[in-house]
This record gives sequence, C-alpha cells and structure tokens, in this order.
Amino acid sequence: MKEYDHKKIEKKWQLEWNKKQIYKTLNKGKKMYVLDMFPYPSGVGLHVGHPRGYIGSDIYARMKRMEGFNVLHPMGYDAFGLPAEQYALEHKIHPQKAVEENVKTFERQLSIIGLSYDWSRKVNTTDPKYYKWTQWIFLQIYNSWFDKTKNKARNIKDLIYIFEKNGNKKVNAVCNNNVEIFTSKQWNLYSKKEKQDILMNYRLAYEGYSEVNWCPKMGTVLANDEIINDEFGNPVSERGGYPVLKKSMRQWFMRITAYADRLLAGLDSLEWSDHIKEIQKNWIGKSEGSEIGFRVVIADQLGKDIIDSNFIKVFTTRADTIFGATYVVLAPENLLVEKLKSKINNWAEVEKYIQDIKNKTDEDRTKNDKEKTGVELKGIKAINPANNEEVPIWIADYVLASYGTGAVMEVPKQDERDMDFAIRFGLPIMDEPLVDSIEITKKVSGKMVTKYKMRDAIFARQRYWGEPIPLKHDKDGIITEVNLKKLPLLLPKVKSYDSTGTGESPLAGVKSWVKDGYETNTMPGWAGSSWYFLRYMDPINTKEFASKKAIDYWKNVDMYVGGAEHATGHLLYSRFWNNFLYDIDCVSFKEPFKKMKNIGMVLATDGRKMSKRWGNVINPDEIVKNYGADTLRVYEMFMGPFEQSLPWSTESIIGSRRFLEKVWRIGAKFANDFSRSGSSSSLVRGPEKLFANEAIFQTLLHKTIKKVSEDIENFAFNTAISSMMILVNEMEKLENISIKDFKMFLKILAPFAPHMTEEIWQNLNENNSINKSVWPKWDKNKIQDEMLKIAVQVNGKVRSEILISKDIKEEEIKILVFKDKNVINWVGGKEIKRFIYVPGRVINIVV
RNA sequence: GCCCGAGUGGCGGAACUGGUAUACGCGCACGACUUAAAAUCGUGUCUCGUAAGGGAUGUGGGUUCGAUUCCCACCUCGGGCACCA
Repeated sequence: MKEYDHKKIEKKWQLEWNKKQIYKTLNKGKKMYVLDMFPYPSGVGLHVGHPRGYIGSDIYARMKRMEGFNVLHPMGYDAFGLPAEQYALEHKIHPQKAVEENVKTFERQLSIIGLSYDWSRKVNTTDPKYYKWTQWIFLQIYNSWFDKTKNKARNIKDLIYIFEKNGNKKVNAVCNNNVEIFTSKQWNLYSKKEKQDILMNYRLAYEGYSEVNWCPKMGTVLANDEIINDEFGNPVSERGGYPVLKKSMRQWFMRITAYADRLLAGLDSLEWSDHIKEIQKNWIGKSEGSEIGFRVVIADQLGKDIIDSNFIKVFTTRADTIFGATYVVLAPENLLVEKLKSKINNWAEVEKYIQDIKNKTDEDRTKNDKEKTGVELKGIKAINPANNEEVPIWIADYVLASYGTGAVMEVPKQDERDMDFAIRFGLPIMDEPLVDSIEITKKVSGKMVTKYKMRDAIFARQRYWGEPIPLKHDKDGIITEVNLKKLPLLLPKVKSYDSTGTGESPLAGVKSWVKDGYETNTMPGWAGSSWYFLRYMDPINTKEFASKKAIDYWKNVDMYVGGAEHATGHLLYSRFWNNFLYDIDCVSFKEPFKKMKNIGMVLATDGRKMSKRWGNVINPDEIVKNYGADTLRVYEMFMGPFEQSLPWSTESIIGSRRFLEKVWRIGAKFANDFSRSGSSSSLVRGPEKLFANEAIFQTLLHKTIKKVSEDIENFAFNTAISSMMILVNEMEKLENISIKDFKMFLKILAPFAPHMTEEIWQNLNENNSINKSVWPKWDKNKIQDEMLKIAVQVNGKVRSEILISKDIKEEEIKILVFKDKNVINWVGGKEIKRFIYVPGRVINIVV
C-alpha cells in the first residue's frame, strides 16, 4: 500500500458499490427506515452545509445495515414550487426542464460524497406518476368530513346519509365557523347547488375565500414579507414600491383544525427534540375556557328590551374574573355588528372604522406596540350575566374574528391589554373578587370549550408550477371530481408562466383548460411532501400509492433527519395527512416519523449564513477534491453537535484528514506484512511488548466500540470521532496490536469513512465489502478497568490521587488513603467529620 | 410582550444521573528528523504566582461534603409565537 490517494480510492469504490448495488433495499428482514427530508433542488448548487444532515443519516443507516437491519434509505426531490417557476421565467425554459437540470447538478454533487442511498427508489413530486397519487389523496380528503364523536374522518356519503335520515338535526362534526347551517328545509328539498354549499362547510378539503395581498400594478398576489410600508405608512410592494390592497380570493383549504387535538396528543408518542414539540404545541395553541353569552339591549331604556335573540358570545379563559368585566369588544368583522346596524346610533362612524381596517396590512393591524384603536357601538349595551350590569360595547381591530368567538369581555383589573384600552378610552375599571371559573360558567348558562390557535391551511396557489387540483366547475357552479381512472390530471402546457394580471394562476389563461372547467388553482408546495415517505416504500406501483403489503412492512419512518425550520409546516402537514390516511385505513400507523433529529446549519467562517450575497459560500466539490469525501464526512461530523449550528473552518479540516492518515499508516503496516510474508503469520508484532499493555488496550478498544455504537445511535457523532481519535493515537504508540482488533476498529470507522476503510479492509485479504460486514460487539468483561485512578479531596478540594483495583472495599480504601502523603499533610491531626466514597469516582474527606 | 434553548481556553467543542472542569481537534510555541522546507513525531499551551498555593464554566446569590450540572434573580445571544382573550 502506498500513499493515501483519496481521489483514486473514492472513485474506485463508488463505481464498485454501484456496480454491485450493495445498498439495494430488500423487502424482508428486520426493517429500519432512515429518511432524509428530501430537498428542493435549486439551481445554485450545494454548499458544504447541505450534505451535513445527509452524512449523519448515512452514518446511522450504514451502522444499522451492519447491525443486520434491512435498511430503507432513499432520496428524492420536492420539485414543485415558485423557485423553479421563476427560474423558468428568467431562462425561458419549461420548469420541468429547470428541475431536470437542477436534479442533475444535485446528484453530481451528492454522488461524490459516498452516500448509501438506494437510488432505484428515487421519487420526484413533479413526475405525473407521482402526482397522480397526490391528486388521489386530495380527492379522498375532499370526500371526507370529520366526525367529532368518533374523532376521525369519515366518508362524505355517510354525512349525506345522516342529513337524509335526520333532516336538520345537528351533526357532531367539525365545520366552518359563522356559517348558517341548513335548518330550514328537509335535505332532499335543497337544490344540487345548495346541497353542495352545505357540504362544503364540512369537507376536509373545502373551497372558500381568503384575503390576499393584491398588487394591481404588478398583477400578482404577494406574500406578507414581500410588502413594506412607504413613507406615509401605506403598504407597497417591496419590489417597485407599488400600492398593495386586500383582495378576497377564491382558495382551497384543508381542515387541519379538525385534527388539532390528535396532532397535539400524538406528540407524546414521538421521540423528537422537546424544542420542536414545543413549537408545534404552541402553534396548535390549545386553550380551555368558557363561552358566555352577553345579552344585547337598547341603551338607557327602561325595561331593557332584549333585541331579538342576539347574544354576544364571548370566549374567555378567565371566567373567574367575570365580575370585573366592564365592557365587551367585538372584532370589526363579527357578523353581529352588521346585524345590529339599525340599532347603532353612530353607524357612519362605525362603518368608517371597519373600512379603514380593511385597507391595512395584517402586519400593521397586529403590531403589538401600536396604539389601540376602537369605536363604541352607541345606542346599545351588553348585560354582564354575572351581575346584570349594563356595559358598553366596542369594536376594535385587536380583537380577531378568527379566534374564539370574535368577541371578548374585558377585565381591566386583570389584564394589561384591557387596562390599556380602558385607560385610553375612559372605560370603567372595577376591582371585583374572583370566583370559580367552572361554577360561574354554569351559573350564567355558558359552556366550557376548547379552542385552538391553529388555522385551516390554504391549499391553493395562483401559480402554474404545482399539481393541478383534480376538480371541475360547470357553469352553474357545480363541482365534479375528475374520475380516479383519469388521474393523473396532467398540467397543461402554457405559453407564459407569467401571472395573468388578475391574480389568477396562469392556468386561467389556457383556453381549453378553462373551457373544460378545470380548477385553475394549483396545489401548494406542501402537497407532494406530505406523503412522499410512503411512496418510497413502493415507488413504481401504478395501482396504489403504495401496496398494503409494503406499508405494513415498512410502517413509519424510524429515523427522520432534516432541518428544524419545517416545525410548523411540513412536519405538521404530513402528520395531518398521515392521520387522515390512518382514518381511511390506508396506513396502519398514526404517526409517520417516530424519531427525528434536526440538523444544525453550517454557518460561514464569518458567522453569517452561507450565501452568494455575502460571497462566503464553501463548495463541497472543492473540499472533496482537496481533502477527500471521507475527510469531509469526518470533519462535518466532528465539527460539533449534530443539531447545533456551527461555523465552518477550512483551517480545522486538516485535523480530520490527519486522523484518517494515521489510520491509513497503521493499515499500511499490516498490508505490508501481508505482502512480505504472504500469510498472516506476522500479524502480531513485538509479542514481548504486547502483554504489558494488552489488557489496557483491550479495555480501551471495547470501550471505544461501545461509545461509538451508542453515540451513532444518539447522533452524537462528534464524540464518537473523538473517542476513535483517542484509540488511534494509542494504537499508533503501541504498534503491536492484533489484526483482529484493528479490523474491529476499521468496522466502527467504516460508516464515517466508507471509502478509505474499504480500501484498507480489502488490502487485508477481505473480499466482501466492509460496509456489509457485521458490526462488532463490545465485550462486557473488557470494558471495566482493572485499576482505577481515584481523586482524593479534602474539604472538596482535590489534594491527591490513588490507584486502586476495581473490586476494592471501602474499608481497604480508607487504610490506603490515610497512608497517602498528601492526605496526611492536609488532614494533619484534625478530626475526620465525614468520609465520602463515591465508587469509582471520588473520595472526599471532610475535616 | 410571552414561550423555549444556550452562554466553558485564542478558536470548534468535551464532561455519565451532582463527583478530578477544559477530553478530542484547530491554532500557537519549543524540540527531533532534514542541507533546507513540507510532512511526520515529541513536549508544552485557562489564569495569577519563582514556588507553596489561589482564582476561573455570562453576573450575583442559594442548596450541598462536593455545582458547568439543581434553585432564585439579572445580563447577553439564538429560536418560536406575536393584540389568541
């Protein structure tokens, strides 16, 4: 064996592994599903930070393979979305073409790192064979409603049946807020369109409207972060500075809120970092409280006429403070405001306020530090049901229509925000005793309810590059589904990917598409990524998204690796879809990702994010060329804790390279012995030196095997590598280790440096890949040191050290300790108050 | 504002469940090999002190025989939410 020539070695083994398909996944054996979050293949190529997570999961997958698991470790692409569309616009090519180019770049960069994916299972969300099933799942969701009693999704046919049977009796289902549910007629008497509209309030995928930021000049919809304020505080587009308005747009929604409770409860069963669980928990935002009705009356009128049946329903988590409630505030959008119009004396003022609100951006409206605004609804009052006091009614934009009931009771004494508002508008402030929440709720005929902050998710984009939504609208507004047999509904060719200027998707400009009545919105980016982990199980199935057999075998992902930035997006949506698929018996498990590790970011040397803009990007190709893939892999794992963001340092990489070179040199010595003697007779050199250190070395070796095994299991790769460094430093000094021991070490290094260890391995007359060898087991009897060094403290300060054998008794230790010179010195003749011995660790003498 | 998390040498970081703080690596210094350099190897490297010894894990307190680890307050940084009643 000669020099460590990483270029030659890495190329050679990558070709060989490919040829022999050693990472091909079978469908039998003890299963282990190790998954990376699939990337969005962008045009700019990778920087050294991107592969870091892939390297970690690769090491894990490799160890699991060696431990005898049948490992599924695939890779694919999430390739629908805006960047590809914009890239296509700029370069005047089809987005599909852009995706293909980007995938190519990505795979070239990834292939040189030596990741052990089974590429035969590759998926791509933009492939019609894939998005056929995204569309199929969408239709299942569309055709479902959520039964609160059973706490699961059911087919919409069941709901129709209930309506037919029970007429207008209430159904315990999750449905839209503030919508008049049918109550007036028998189900059968409704028209087709009316039935459709009623059902739309229950479907888990439903059509609705939402306000978007609309820039008339640009003719596009803008995201919140694409909007800034001009010098007068008016919202304008970041690019160009054109005015931005609110516009109500037709959208599709997913009723994820139906699953709020299950998504929250499911977190307990997941082995995720507490951090991510916490973020999801806060996002779901469960709070328990009371719904209480405040009667509305005409102000200053004797007898206090009740205005028909109107109640202001407020939601509060502090019903106990109700005696201190001195006014109520409604959201300006609360439907009750419009209803009470005729009783409100200052309607002009109220209407103006509501209008002003509409022209504000969400960001403006919800800014915490701005002064509170509001208008009193004059001429009417509310009755506090606890004490029958008449209290004023206000509307204010800080009360949100979308949360709770869109109305709150205000208790200035108990709440800082209420206090601000009360002081600003001179509203009464009263100090009243607290009562029991549950009792008072009952007493005032309110009810205990649970609310969630989470909102339904918009499931539509007014863009071209996404999955078509497989629905048709006819001229009477009747929606029909695209027949399952006709899926996939292919994305049509368009002349221009530019927006239409009306805010609609470019699909609205395709004549035949519109003529056929197809939905012009496309699915959002998260559609395809919400179920891709299921497709890897059976990626070329044309009959089902994956066979029952494959799903039952692979089940959930065992280890999921990716960025923490998906905490409230992808990770919530895919849990939602998986729960849904569980309800309709398509999968046998509720939670898709049992364990998860979140990769930290690699920052540039300057501590900033790597970005073209800062010119601080490090290209992995360069590093692989100069130092080798194995060195890159070891260094990226050695940098620091896997989940932590760390600054890159090309200066420090040399340490990882030196470590591998040391291993190489030891390997070379063994290999040279082979070539000289042609046999294994000289495996153990210098036997005379061997035995003095043999036991100590054995202990170190087995401790290292144990540590590396456990550290890989926990994704603590940095400490695994440091323990191997210690072992190698020791091996280098000893120079008389057995080849058997050295091979054990090579195996635990193999997941980190697969190419180099393979080369050494096969030079040692092994014919099968080290990556398919059996993971070494540590010997329990060997990991215990024979002799232990114990620190001796006097009054908590280390004063001496003693060497004891591992089975020594406390009594014997005492005798030993008090013979120690240093101890005698420090203890002197003083009285011993306490003698503390922590076995194997420390002795503390208190005088 | 609220909710999480983190602060350890010149730098990245290590430390099991409260038990010798600074492992491992980078850098730096000196030495060996070399005509020389690189590479490699060896030694040293928290701080004050000649030493004995003292002081250091963001700051200040507390609990304990013993605290980077537990508790309280504060400071700084990072993340999440953001008028959620």
